[in-house]
Amino acid sequence: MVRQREFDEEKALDEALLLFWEKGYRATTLSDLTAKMGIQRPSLYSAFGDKEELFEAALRKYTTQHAAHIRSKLQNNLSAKEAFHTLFAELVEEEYGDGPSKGCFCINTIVELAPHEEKFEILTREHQMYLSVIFEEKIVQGIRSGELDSSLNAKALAQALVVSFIGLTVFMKSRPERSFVDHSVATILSILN
Amino acid sequence: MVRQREFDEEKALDEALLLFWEKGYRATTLSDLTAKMGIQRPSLYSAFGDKEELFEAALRKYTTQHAAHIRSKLQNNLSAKEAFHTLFAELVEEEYGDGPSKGCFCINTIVELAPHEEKFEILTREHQMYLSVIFEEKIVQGIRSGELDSSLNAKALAQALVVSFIGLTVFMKSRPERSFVDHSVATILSILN
DNA sequence: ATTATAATGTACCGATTGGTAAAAATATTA
DNA sequence: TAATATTTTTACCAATCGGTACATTATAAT
Repeated sequence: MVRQREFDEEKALDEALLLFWEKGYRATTLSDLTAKMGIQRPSLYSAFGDKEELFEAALRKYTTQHAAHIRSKLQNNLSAKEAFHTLFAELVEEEYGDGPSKGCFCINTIVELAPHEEKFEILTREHQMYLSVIFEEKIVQGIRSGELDSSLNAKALAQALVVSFIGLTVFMKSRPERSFVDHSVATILSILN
Repeated sequence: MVRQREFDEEKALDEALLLFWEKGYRATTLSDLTAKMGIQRPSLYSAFGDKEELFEAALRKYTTQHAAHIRSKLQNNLSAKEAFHTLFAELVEEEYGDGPSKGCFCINTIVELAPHEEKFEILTREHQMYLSVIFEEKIVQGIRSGELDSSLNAKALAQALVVSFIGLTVFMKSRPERSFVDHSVATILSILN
């Protein structure tokens, strides 16, 4: 019955996601949001709740998409080593390529909000844990296929790679020379040997 | 000549440093600062300039002290492996011990400000570069003493360790199970073998 | 003691913050 | 077409933001 919503909620949420991703929670104002989402303030509140609920919805959408993205990058017919080399190389390429480099929304949230709001501590931790499971599966596959040494500890390796992935993502925000990053990646991935 | 300052500038700066470290730049208000520093607003402005200048002074003090701290941890008579194991173990212990865990002020700033303000991009990058030099010196020492294999690339190793150090610091903010972190550390440090 | 200079405390500024009340507009149902 | 339900628009709110003008207080040199 009655009047229907004029804007596309998913598109509006995507715009909010991009803003929060780029600027963080506190630096993004309601005026920024309504301008970018193309809606008025009361529409935002009726559709998404307050600023924090909108942020949470955006972060959940991001982590879901990000996990799917990483999963699809690893679930191909490449070997484990090739797959991780490609994954890390693309992470670096995203940062040093032409386009804008935004890093990872979830990692930004770990730093900005996780220490002060338990809700985001849990949400971000679970995302990283999920990534480590995806990593581990690929390593197990490599061990089973005989590509990787069977004496390797798949879980510990996956966890180390997740930690390094986070470190790379954060460190690249300070825009170090690319050779620094490339050397780091090569050394980190040598743990697969 | 004339009236002298009633408060201790260094102590006041230390209080500001602790606040910015804990809450970040944007989340720390002038009222927070003056309350914690025990001074009035005009005193803050005349002694430190505006909020951003105060933040920069606090960050510079932090990076100087932090670099000295890491340097002293590595410049002892431990072997390179022992030294890095101790360094990483203490990083973990700080986070999971009893006291409050605040992570690294410089890393927080990489995430919050480096992508939006070149001044902080440079300042934070140079700190990480300096840490990598300190790391490299210890690795070179290990190679020279015969402890580490002479085929190792000291610079690349140091850079990988810095990246992993950052990753650990950030990841622990989401408070994962300690076993996850311990496994990661063990695996990361295996690159020294 | 007087004067010059700087630090302090109070009180305030305009701008912006997140959030909302109320009216106008629109579409569905009866 | 009329009644109803919901969204949108406009306008606004109190609170807080970073920053400052000004009067007061304290100190050092004359």
